[in-house]
Amino acid sequence: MKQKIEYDNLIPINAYLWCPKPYPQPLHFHSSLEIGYCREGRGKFIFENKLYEVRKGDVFIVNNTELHIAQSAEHDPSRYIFLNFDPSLFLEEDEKLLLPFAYRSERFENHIAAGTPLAQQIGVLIQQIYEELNAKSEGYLTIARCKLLELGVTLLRHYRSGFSNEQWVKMSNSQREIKEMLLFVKERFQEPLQLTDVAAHLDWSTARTSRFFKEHTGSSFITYITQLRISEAKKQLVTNLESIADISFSSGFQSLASFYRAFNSDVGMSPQEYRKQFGVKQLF
DNA sequence: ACGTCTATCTTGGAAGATCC
DNA sequence: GGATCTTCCAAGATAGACGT
Repeated sequence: MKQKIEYDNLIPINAYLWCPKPYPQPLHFHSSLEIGYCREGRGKFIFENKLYEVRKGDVFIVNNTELHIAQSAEHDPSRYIFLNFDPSLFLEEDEKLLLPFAYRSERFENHIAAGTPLAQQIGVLIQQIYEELNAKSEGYLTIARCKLLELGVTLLRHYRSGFSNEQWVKMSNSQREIKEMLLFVKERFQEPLQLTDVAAHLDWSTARTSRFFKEHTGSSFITYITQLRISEAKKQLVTNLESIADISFSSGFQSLASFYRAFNSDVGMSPQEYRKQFGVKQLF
């Protein structure tokens, strides 16, 4: 089951406390990356084909493709701080920060054991990000973003130590291709962009591009670009008074039928209702 | 890891209904 | 009466199975 993540902050990052249920729940995944820090209690962390016993101080890394769920022990419930954030936060800073989350790497690790210096370091950073995002003092988003990047670098340095220079160069190149692909899409989503255009840009076959896209973003090309277009349309609906048809086309949709279909299925209401609820007139 | 093939899914245009 | 929204369907795009 794919879970939809809404971010509570102006940058795409959430930090929240979570106490998993003491009985089995369905596995889920989401397009955000996730890091969970167990502050107390015991339990299990379940992935598709892996199961970890959890104790206080454990850290779990979850990428945007893997099905997972946490479960508490019956008489000693586990309590976590979870961070959810959009991969773009790392991608825009340094694409290599995403490597420790790359599932296809043979060194991908879900679990960082309690008591290790790495788990302790990450635990402190997660706690600080959580406190910043909750206190909302002046400049809290900047601090939260910086601490998240620090967390990313900490993971990256640990991860880097396990590779030869040759392996590392190869992986870094692959990461650069992902960045190039996503930036190409981000710059052109308001045009009638198709998968074949991205493939032509990279000089790849469409099948290869399609696979690569899904593998690295967790979404298909069409889902990814539709999300960008809907976000753009939402932004325009609440900030200007252009007709819905104009907004649809300037967001990158090629027909009104596609726009209404996509908007309704993603947002759960019509564009007009959305504008009524969150639009400019409501703000003044 | 990558290309080819193809079943399935999605889109865009048209027509029409509904809303304001 | 214009703007918004839905439905239908042919055409085109995409994802995944399969082969190398």
